[in-house]
Amino acid sequence: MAAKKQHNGSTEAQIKEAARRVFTSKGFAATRTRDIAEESGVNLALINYYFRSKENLYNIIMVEQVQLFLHSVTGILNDPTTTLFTKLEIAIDHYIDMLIANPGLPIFVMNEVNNNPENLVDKVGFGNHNAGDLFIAKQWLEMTMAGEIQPIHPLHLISNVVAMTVFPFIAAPLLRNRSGMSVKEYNEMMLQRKKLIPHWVKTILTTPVPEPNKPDRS
Amino acid sequence: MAAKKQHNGSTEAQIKEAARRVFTSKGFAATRTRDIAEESGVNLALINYYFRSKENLYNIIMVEQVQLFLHSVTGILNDPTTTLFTKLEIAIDHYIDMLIANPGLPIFVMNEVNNNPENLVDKVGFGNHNAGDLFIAKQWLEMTMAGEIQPIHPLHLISNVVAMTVFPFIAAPLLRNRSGMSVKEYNEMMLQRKKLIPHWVKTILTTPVPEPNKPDRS
DNA sequence: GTCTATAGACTGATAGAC
DNA sequence: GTCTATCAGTCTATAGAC
Repeated sequence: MAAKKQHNGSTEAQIKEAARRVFTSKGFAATRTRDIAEESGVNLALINYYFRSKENLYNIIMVEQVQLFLHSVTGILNDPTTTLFTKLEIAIDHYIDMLIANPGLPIFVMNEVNNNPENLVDKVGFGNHNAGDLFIAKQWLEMTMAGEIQPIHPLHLISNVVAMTVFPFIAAPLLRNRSGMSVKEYNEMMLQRKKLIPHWVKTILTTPVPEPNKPDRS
Repeated sequence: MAAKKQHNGSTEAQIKEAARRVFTSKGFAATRTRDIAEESGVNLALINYYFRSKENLYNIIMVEQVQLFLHSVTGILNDPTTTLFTKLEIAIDHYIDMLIANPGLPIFVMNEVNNNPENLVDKVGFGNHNAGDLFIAKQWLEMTMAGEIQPIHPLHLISNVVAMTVFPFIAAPLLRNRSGMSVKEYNEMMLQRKKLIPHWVKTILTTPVPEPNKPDRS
């Protein structure tokens, strides 16, 4: 209370939290160590004292942020106790809450994924396939065989689900500008999507896909 | 032919094209004027001779790229001679071709939109509304009144269309890694989406939305 | 128009006092 | 652990020769 400046947590934690904010909003190259020093309220030299280098600090932040983003995505697929549609509803519900709390996360992760795709495997440990993938593939196949869902490539579904959930946060400044909404109004629309996206996905999966070169006469 | 180096077009055009490639793949901060000099094969000093400053060159590239991205989006809405569904089909078809030719465009534009949203209005001249918006709003309202489409907020539809079309290009490294596809195979899936996205959108728009707090018994 | 050389400013990192 | 002072390297931009 009587200290020069009031902070939460240790100096190291303050730097890390400030670095997360600055790195995720400006990226590695546009961020100066002086920005992080100012944002955290600590002396410039302490950043190197605690984290050795700007690059090292960035990698720590980056791995944590990418994992936060991806674990929720793979979490969509990993629970073996629920049906495909149920795990979709639960996952999207939690995911939209997480995105409202971290609106800058998707664009940061997408940049990292595009600029340094090798880090996905090397630093984050995000390999080609995992147990969750195999399970969801089995579940998917069974439903397709039973005729409960349309025979489309799972990547199309995954793309659509993640796109409809995540993209409105990436393009928020564009879509909000276009519709003249406030941040609060926009977030309320995102909350509506918790119910709408699972409904749309279910609709897509259960409506017959038109044959190529045939008019759609349903 | 007998010149020291063989180039296409004028020095100025070479610099500009190289700058487009480097800026769109690395962003403003991570790009050095030396990178552009090397990429274009011209002397470092000529960049300032032709474009005065790195920032000025960036702004020229940025405005062109954002317009390339946005004109196709607003072009979805602007043709008064076609139905809603038809203009959707045509626009998505052309847009996916453009994205396959410019896969790095969406992430570049999304970064600009997130980091400098004021440039949308100040430099690109992308205002809140235009004639096309008013027309599509009228068309939308008529179809809703006639019961031809579900009464959902147009922003949900726009978000979904743009998301399903654009997001697979933003998340390409992630989704490709996950599915173990080659670039060629991935692009073929994008071409499939030319037919699939309009079909999905039509399905979404014509399937009744479940009432809140009521179980979906269709 | 094109080149070399360099000015002038900024950045990441550290030495050394406290 | 925290601070000040500063170094060494890099960057954009330009002066001036050709």
